[in-house]
Amino acid sequence: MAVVPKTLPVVDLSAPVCCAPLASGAMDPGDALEVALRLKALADPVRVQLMSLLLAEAAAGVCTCDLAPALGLTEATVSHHLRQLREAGLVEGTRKGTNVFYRPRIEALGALCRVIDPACC
Amino acid sequence: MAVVPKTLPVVDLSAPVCCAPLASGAMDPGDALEVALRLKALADPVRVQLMSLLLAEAAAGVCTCDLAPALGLTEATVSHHLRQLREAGLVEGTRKGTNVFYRPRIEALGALCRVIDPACC
DNA sequence: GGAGTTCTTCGACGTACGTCGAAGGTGTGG
DNA sequence: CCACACCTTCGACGTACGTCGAAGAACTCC
Repeated sequence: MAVVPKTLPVVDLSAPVCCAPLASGAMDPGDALEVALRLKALADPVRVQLMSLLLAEAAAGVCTCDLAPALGLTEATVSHHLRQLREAGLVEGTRKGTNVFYRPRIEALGALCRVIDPACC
Repeated sequence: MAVVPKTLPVVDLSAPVCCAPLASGAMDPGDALEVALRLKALADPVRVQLMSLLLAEAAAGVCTCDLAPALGLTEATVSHHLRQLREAGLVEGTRKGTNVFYRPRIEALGALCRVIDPACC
């Protein structure tokens, strides 16, 4: 029997998370994975700062070249973090000429929050 | 010049997180670290399931030996995850005889949620 | 088309994480 | 004190992650 290396499953996270809140009883493993993957996308100091910067300019959007110096990191690193956030559905980027403007996806962040919140609902 | 290995700073997370919400503008790196560390504690499918199980029995508490079979993991692994949650202040355990009963710290979870929520406040 | 800017991808490096079996507490009851 | 149950710690294993420099893509303007 072939021994497959145990790697993380790939899951589509483009839509806001949608499942019963944590506090409403035992959560099934699939939902737990969905929640955990989105949390993991946010569970990094750089990405938390990124989200706060993007939320502050939610209307205009911010480009990589402005974010990199604000965080003291290379553009390659910032691009990597933005990708994590984008794949988790927490952020979206739109091209305008040579620039890509990133904006937070507020519904997605709100949905994640509602699942976690022990008071909400 | 000595090259110090770059390791993660150790931070006390026993009290519920307390800082301005993400959406209120650029967050400073220290606060971002505090938030990220707490999120990281929750950013694992097993720990999300653990929290949901504990929230379902918040009054009574649940012991490691009941959690391990419910998750299909060894007690060593569950103990490890509970430790992560405890160090993040999201859970607390009290000994009763040979058992340790774990309970969620609802205020801590709520505080984390309020920092993340783009709608809250 | 060519030079220049912005952004992403690739490869490599060190560190951190999840899991287990085995060993080490901690407490209960004969 | 000894046997037993529960829980945690330790050591080891493979995988995942954050960071960078360098190379590649996408686009603009001359």
